[in-house]
Amino acid sequence: MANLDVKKISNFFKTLSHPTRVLITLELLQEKRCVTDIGELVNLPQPNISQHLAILKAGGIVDWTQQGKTKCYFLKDPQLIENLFKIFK
Amino acid sequence: MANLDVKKISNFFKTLSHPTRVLITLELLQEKRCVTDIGELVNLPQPNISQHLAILKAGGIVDWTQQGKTKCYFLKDPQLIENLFKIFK
DNA sequence: TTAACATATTCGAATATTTTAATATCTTAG
DNA sequence: CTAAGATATTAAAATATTCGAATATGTTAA
Repeated sequence: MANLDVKKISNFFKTLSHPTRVLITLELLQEKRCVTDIGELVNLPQPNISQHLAILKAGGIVDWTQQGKTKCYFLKDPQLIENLFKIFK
Repeated sequence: MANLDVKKISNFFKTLSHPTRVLITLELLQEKRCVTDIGELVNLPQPNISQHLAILKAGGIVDWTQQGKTKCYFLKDPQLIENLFKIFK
């Protein structure tokens, strides 16, 4: 454990330090979703959701693909996220 | 995963969203340590370390015992922390 | 090309976190 | 009890985050 990158890890945690972002991440564990769908699940104004998605993207937790006129977000490493949240069960 | 407490989890992550607190947490994974020792390992002013320790305590990650005139901090759930950081290896 | 739908960006105000400096409290040896 | 070592608290300044409002950009169907 001594050789872990402390800054990288704390940034990872910071990315997930907001309830909305945890909620979105948990949703994406179920399946890939577009912004509108995420908006309905999370029930917040669209720009706010885009802001949180941008933070999750910058934190390396999600990525997206364009599908028609919608953007679909997905977890970059679902296994890691799965393992992460398993800890809290 | 659907029934996880999103607020509790995001608070947990927020507690670990600072490099100093991650570093302290990793140190405590090795062994229980008093504030002065932590100060030497982390190399920051003592009041700052006490502040971070207070945040870790409030976040439920550490606790302490009084040992003579020193306070010794330890992880409340070392197994959980161990599992958590194992994810990043 | 334009309209309409989908998503992103920008900015400012409000709020929260971090850091530093100063000081306070706690604990025990003497 | 007092002094000294160990740790905590407080306040203030600096910085970062969050949210809402307004607006901009991207995409496709027609």
